[in-house]
This record gives sequence, structure tokens and C-alpha cells, in this order.
Amino acid sequence: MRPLFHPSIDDLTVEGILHALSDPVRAHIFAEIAGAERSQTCSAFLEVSDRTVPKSTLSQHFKVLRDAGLIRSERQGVEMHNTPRCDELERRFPGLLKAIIDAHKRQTERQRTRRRRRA
Amino acid sequence: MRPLFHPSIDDLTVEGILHALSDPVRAHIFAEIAGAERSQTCSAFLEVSDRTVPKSTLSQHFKVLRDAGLIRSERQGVEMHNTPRCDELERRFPGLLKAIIDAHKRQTERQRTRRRRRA
DNA sequence: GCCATTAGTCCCGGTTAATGGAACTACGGT
DNA sequence: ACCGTAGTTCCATTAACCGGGACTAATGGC
Repeated sequence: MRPLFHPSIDDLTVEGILHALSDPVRAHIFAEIAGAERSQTCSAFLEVSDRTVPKSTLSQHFKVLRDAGLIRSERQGVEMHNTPRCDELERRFPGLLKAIIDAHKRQTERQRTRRRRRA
Repeated sequence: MRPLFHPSIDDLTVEGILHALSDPVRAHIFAEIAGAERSQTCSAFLEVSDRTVPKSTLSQHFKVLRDAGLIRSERQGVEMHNTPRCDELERRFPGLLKAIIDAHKRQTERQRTRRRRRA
């Protein structure tokens, strides 16, 4: 297994981070990983908000998140354990992640209330 | 002239905003517009950080920023005047824009000091 | 050790999005 | 009416994304 690439915190770009989180599936995955107590495997996200994500696509998504410096992935046995790099990111770009995750939360909450109102 | 489309603040998505600002040229344009005292024309950005941007591309970039709800564009005579929608955006996604612009600033400053050190 | 199973990755063809040159439109000035 | 300027639209080329299928790496059972 070729060791997974993780960029140094100094090489991270805002563009990369925004691009990674501009996809709803990736944003969801990252929010979950960032909010979870323990590391999450990739296959935990084969279903995201009632939609099936093919595993090749999922693998790409994780690569994008890794390359953007948002998560760290390490193999443990047969599965991959993903953890957020929040502390480093917070030092490099203070407040950025929190603002984005908050905005996403705000949006999904609103979507829920809107849907409820329609129903 | 077909009137320009501006989405309602309620229809804005975080994904759209992040995607729009994940491009370095667009991020630069938006930062300038957001930071300027007065409205900016499109052609003010035919040169961005020492690179020439073709005007068809530039036009597309402005459309992306408009569609994401980041700017408002209105024709005044022969030129287009662009203003930020910061107040509305702040109400919808508090802190988001500031965090992103701050992160961008932080990044460009670092790039400058790095380049200076190398030289 | 060998086979089966599980978790992810890689490859590659099809589809979609971004880029930029050239033609076009919209407006103002003369 | 014509010209120059500011932006837009069209279209062909190129790059990025998606997902099915083959492949790889690690584990457990036998």
C-alpha cells in the first residue's frame, strides 16, 4: 500500500479548502468527521442524506478532503480511519472552519424547516 | 439587454458561495469589491495578480459571483457596476464571509513574505 | 499457506464544467 | 448614423467529475 499523502499545514490553500467543502457530499462527510468523538471509516458514508455514493466516488471524495488538508487518514487493519485536522487548521486559518460548518448547519436546518412547512 | 439575474438571499447556498470563492481569480475580485469604497467595473480586473484574464472568462467569473449571491451588478451607461451583498450575506450566514476573506488575506500575506525570503 | 471476505484504490470511458478567441450586443458620444 | 468602449454569447478545446469494474492490501478461517 502506497502511503497516503498528507500535505504539510503550511502548504494548505484557502482555495483547496473551499473547493473541497463546496461539494455537499464532502461537506457532509467532513462535518461528520469533525463532529464525531472517534475516527470514522470511509464506508460509513456509503449512504449520505438518503443517497447512495458509489465507493469509487467516495474514495475520490476522501482524497480531495485529504489533499485539501482537512482530514488525516490512516489504515488500521482492513479499514481506513479518518480524523479531522481541525487544530492545525484553526492555527493556520482561525475561525474559517467553524464559520463554514456553522453556515452548513444553518442551511440544512433551514432546508428541514422548509420541507416540513411544505409537507 | 436582458436584465441580470440576482438570486434572492433565501436561495443562496453555502456550496455556491464556497465554489465561487474557491477560484483564486474570483476570490481576488470579490475581496477587492468587498473592500472597496465604491462599486467596481468588470474591466478593472482584466489584470489580476500580474496575469491577464480574457474578458470572456472575466464575464463568466462575474456571472458565477452573481449567481452565488456574492455581488450585485448593474449597468450604468456602458459599464457594469459591481457591489458586494455583504450585509444580506452576513444576515444569512453570519461570520462566513469575514472568515473566508481573512483566510485569503492571511494566505496572500504569507505568500508575499515567503517570496521575499526566497529573493 | 491458501482461499474467501472486506475495505479502499486505480483505471478508464462517458458526461459535464471551465477556458478563451471571435463574433455579437448595448450604450454613449459626436 | 457611425464609431469606440464595456460586456455577453457562441463554440470548440481542454480539464474535471462520476461511477462501474478490475485490482490491491490486510484479515480471518481452515
